[in-house]
Amino acid sequence: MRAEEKQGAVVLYDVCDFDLTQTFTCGQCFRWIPENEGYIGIASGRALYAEQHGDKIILYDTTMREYETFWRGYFHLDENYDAVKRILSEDAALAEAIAYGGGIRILRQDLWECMVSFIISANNNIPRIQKIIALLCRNFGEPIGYRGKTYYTFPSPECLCTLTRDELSVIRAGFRDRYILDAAQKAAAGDISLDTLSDMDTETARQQLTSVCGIGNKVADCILLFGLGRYEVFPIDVWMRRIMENLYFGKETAVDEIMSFARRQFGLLAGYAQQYLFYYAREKETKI
DNA sequence: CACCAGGCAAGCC
DNA sequence: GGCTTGCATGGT
Repeated sequence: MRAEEKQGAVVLYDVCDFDLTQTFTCGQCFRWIPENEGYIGIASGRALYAEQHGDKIILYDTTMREYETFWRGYFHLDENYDAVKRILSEDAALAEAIAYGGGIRILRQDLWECMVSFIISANNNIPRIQKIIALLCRNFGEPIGYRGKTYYTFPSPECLCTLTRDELSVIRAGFRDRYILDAAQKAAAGDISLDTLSDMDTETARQQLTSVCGIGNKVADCILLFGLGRYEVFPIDVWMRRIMENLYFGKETAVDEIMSFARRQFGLLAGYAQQYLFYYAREKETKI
């Protein structure tokens, strides 16, 4: 793959192992909206319109400099997904999952946005998670004019920590509102340090994360994988439990047992395996 | 009308 | 410690 700046955009040529639709709809992120031929999203306060035409991806309204310093990392383009997929495809079930979603890339998302997003995900469904996050940004984020429309940044801990549950109720998050406030207050006060979490080993970071009300082991795993780049982590939710029971166990199986199996089977690549399987499980469900 | 949704905390024993 | 229950809200 090569990148080239062209007429106010950065164009990626000979793209492989990268499909925009799969990457944006596989459930890891909640804020990329279909627009014309592509998607518009806000990541870390930057707006981007992206289109894919076969093995060419166009990132509009950006520069080579911004690509190198931000979007390249965001889309995890420094990782060799061909190698990841080759190793994981030794597992027959995973090979089939990869045949469905081989264009998924695990986005390196903003840690704070990731924390709040997965707090909201608890006992919830994906369309409503998206709605709640959109309302959160619309009500409390900063507006960004882009391509003739208004978009919103993700509100900071400092902003959210001043809100009351009543004020936050406009986002219709239900019982999760107090969890969001707890996370914002702990982040703003420095009880959890967003800056130093990335320097901690995974278990220490997990311990920090689960000290927030509303972050249990599963939500923490999602934050570790999507917000902190811990690709060995294997989040298990109801979808993952079902697909793992189907593909590997043939019967109801405890989460602990699935977890130790996944660690054994997928090792340091468990996070990638999780995303391929999660997408596969949801694709099969919705297409039958 | 039940039941479910990328779980979790709190309350039991 | 492990196990059970209630939880806001919106969609089938």
